[in-house]
Amino acid sequence: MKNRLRDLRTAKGMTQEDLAEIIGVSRQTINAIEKEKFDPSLPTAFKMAKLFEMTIEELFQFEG
Amino acid sequence: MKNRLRDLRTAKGMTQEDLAEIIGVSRQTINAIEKEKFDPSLPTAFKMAKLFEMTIEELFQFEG
DNA sequence: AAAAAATGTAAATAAAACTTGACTTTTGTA
DNA sequence: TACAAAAGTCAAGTTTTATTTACATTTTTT
Repeated sequence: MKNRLRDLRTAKGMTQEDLAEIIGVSRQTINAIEKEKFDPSLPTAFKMAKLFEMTIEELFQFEG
Repeated sequence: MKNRLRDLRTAKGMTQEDLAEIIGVSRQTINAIEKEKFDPSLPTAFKMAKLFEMTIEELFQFEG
C-alpha cells in the first residue's frame, strides 16, 4: 500500500507531530505510515482523507 | 461506521459465502461487517470497494 | 559548534480483525 | 410439511497489525 501522506503533510507546512495530534495518534504512527511500514486502520484512513480533502483511494494506492 | 454491503451483495445475487470467497475472508467476517460489528481492515475495504465499483467512502460511511 | 527540532526505528503492547465451530433461525422450495 | 440453503449468533481462541514507548539519529536553526 502506497500513500501520498508525506507530500501532502509537508505541503501544508505541518510536522509529523502536528498531524499526529490532529488525527489523534502518536507521532511515531504517522512516521510509520509515511514510511509505509503498515497501513492505518479504516477510521484513521478516513480522518486523514478528510483532512486532506480527498478520497481514501486518492490518498492510498492499494496494489493487489 | 455504516455500510451498504448487504444491499450491494444481494443486488448482485451473491450469498455471504460467495462474497467471502471472493474477498478472501470467512463467511462470518462478511456477516459481522454487514451487521456492523466491526470495521474491515483497509486492504479488505479496498477489495470490497473495487468489487462493487465504488469508492470506499461510498461503501462505508464514517461518522466521527 | 551547540541546541533544538524533526525524523527514524526497534521492541513491546494493545487492540481488533479474523477464524473455527457449533448451534439457532429464517427463507425458499419441492 | 419437510428439507435444504442461507443467514444470524455467539463464545472463544488465534493471529495479525495498528499503535505506543523509548531511544537513536538526522536535520535545522541560531
